[in-house]
Amino acid sequence: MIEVDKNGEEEKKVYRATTKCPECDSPLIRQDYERGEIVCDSCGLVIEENLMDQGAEWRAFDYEQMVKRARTGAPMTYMIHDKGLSTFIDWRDANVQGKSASNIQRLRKWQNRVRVSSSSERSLIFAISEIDRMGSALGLSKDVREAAALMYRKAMEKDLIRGRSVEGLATAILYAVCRQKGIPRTLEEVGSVSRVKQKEIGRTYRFLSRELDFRLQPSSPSEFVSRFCSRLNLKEDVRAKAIEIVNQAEQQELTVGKGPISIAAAAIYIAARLCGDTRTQKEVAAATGVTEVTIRNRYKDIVEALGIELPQLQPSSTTASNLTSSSSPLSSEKELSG
DNA sequence: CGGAGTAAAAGGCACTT
DNA sequence: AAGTGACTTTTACTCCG
Repeated sequence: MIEVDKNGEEEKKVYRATTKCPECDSPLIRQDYERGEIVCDSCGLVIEENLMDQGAEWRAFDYEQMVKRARTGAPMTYMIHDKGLSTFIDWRDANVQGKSASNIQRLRKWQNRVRVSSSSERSLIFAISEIDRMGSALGLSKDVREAAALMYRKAMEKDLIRGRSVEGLATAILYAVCRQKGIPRTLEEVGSVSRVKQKEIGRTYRFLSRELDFRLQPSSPSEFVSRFCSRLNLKEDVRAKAIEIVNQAEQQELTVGKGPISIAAAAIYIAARLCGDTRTQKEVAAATGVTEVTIRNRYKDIVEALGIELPQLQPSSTTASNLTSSSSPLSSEKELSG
């Protein structure tokens, strides 16, 4: 939207407040100030990027200049096995001048042979379709799937595919890309849409990270919080509180060596109780894929170290229809800061 | 039922023969 | 490449209100 100010001299862009992700319709929109992006926590779609500069750096004053200066053509995609860039040779046996040329037939033959016939190319087609299938089953945005397809190409160039299952590679790559993009999926989730067992996904992932040398530090628990919260039908305040708890736990180094998912689960459990919207350990365990015992252990650590005082549990657990917040939501703020 | 807690088994990771 | 060791998580269980 363009808004013209009183003098009519300056134009400024006004960003409409996006409330839902255009791709997956999830309300988990987050502004990532460090990266200058607005991203969807659920599918990882980058809704707005480079918030300052949207347009091209050049200007054109007439049509001729525009054609000259535009550098883009048809969009390139990694999802088509030849990136959509392959050359097709026309069926007529004629060159540009219209004269018949005998070598064109030979050219066309080779072209078609090279384009799809090598076995690696065929496995790439399969891998990309698998990445696409699993990616959409996990609700991942297109750019995540694109990045996965790109990484598969890189793996192919380094000859890492030979002798390994295409399916396993594709799954591990998808898992890796999710982590890279800061929207990690658990091994359990990825495994559930793949025909490969979790164990092999993990093993292949480690192999890839060694060979392709992407330095990924372990994902932060906060990257899981949003998805788990929505799974538990928890509201925004709980999500914010849980992330706050995670951040403080990280500062106090309570998270090193622990599984990030465990920390996220514990933080959510604590946050839900603090906000008066309690979930049982069983529910949290089911939503996060960790055990109740683990939630207990982690959450006890956190509560102790951060000096959080949890409100007592109400025995009226059966369909607590009264959502009257037991204590003011702000009171927990002080407890956390100490 | 929901939570607290425990011991032992299992699993993953960084190391070493 | 199997072994080791410190570690977290899971399994299975008991106890409490």
